[in-house]
Amino acid sequence: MASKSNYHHGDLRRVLLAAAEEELSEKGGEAFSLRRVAKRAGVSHGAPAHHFKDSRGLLTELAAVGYQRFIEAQQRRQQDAATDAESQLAASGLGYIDFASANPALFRLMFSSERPDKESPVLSKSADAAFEKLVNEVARISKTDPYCDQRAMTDVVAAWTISHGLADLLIADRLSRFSFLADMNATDRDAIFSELILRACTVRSS
Amino acid sequence: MASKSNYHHGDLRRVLLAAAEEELSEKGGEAFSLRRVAKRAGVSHGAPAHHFKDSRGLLTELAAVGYQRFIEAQQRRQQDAATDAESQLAASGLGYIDFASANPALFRLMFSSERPDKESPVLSKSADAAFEKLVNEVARISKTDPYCDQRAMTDVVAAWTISHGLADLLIADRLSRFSFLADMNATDRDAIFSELILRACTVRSS
DNA sequence: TGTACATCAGTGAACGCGCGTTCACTGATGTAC
DNA sequence: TGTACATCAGTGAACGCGCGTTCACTGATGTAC
Repeated sequence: MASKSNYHHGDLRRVLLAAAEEELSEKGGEAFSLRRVAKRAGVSHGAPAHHFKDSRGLLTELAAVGYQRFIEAQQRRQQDAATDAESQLAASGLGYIDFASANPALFRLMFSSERPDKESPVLSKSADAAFEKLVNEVARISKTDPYCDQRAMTDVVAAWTISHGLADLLIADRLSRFSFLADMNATDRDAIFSELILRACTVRSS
Repeated sequence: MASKSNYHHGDLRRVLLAAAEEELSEKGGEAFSLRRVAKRAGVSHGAPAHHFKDSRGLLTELAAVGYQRFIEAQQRRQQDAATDAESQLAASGLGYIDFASANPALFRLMFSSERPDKESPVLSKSADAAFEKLVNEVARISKTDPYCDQRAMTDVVAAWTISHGLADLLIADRLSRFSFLADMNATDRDAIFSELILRACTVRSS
């Protein structure tokens, strides 16, 4: 938007990422084309080459941005939650689910796709940050360093697994089978999901 | 193999499904082409049209076959397990994970892809059978009909979620972060996974 | 402030490729008598 | 058992399409003096 012309509008990199995300949402992750992204961004199909090496490069960057927004979604839930360690962990899980529901195709790109380059430093750093956040939340409950406490680290696996499983089944529309869940209001559903996340966690009672 | 000629070999439908599965395994679910499947099956690219309406039809059928093998993987684990209701549920979860590990691309086709036609009776029946199996296993523990017992049905959600989350994170190579798990032998790892699955289940203590 | 020049970031034509689908065809198989 | 014929299930050429990538180009912007 810096200028009306598409020449040097200064923002194309960001615009392409946004367009790629829209493409992903609309067409699903299985059909994705750089040419359509360029078209959506209002630019010729050769233009992206000036900003990304290839379509894999663009998707890798998009996945990395995704992890940042993923963390933000968790923080948003945590701000609204009680401050005790368990409520915070549960809120983080709800944020995990929020993010997946709101951005299913991006979530799939981040967790189930082989398209992004997982060796890329920018992507692996973003993903690591999300993981470390989870470890810290469990550590607040266990009052140990999970890296030195297998029981706590098992709870990290458990909490991650439950959040991830709920998120993935939800966006695959598998939970709509459960009419008692589907008919619930959001608050009650959140309460059930929080309970499931905390069930998985045993360190609190140690 | 009924005859050396490719004409009327009588088995092409099955051969195409097998070839499609191999393609999926090797190339991943994101790049899939009917022409390559035909080539792999040793047949001209026009031949599949005599057996499947289109590539979506083939993948739908493959997903349906997948659910049958998915159930078999669970039964295999259950045969080796103790016969009490809880051990059987845990074994079923381990079978879920076995299947995903052994057939990651097929698992993704079944649970995370939009390519198969979920309205298809053959697919939805197969998927329903897998679901009913899980409901029955929880019912054996709760000694209630989960369709009339929300607490039991919540445990169905929980057990499914944990099994699915573990399976999906495992094939996304996310669990290799956990060195204590990655360094374990299979038996110990199974014990941890079983514990996680049963943690999710509360009806047994009611 | 004005001018010359370098660099940046677009354009759009061109390339070769693999895709799904269609279709006239034909060889193999099955059936009627 | 033999023959005529129908049907089945392949073949392979042809179609139009969208893809990623390359490249000579050019207009816009930034810099030196």
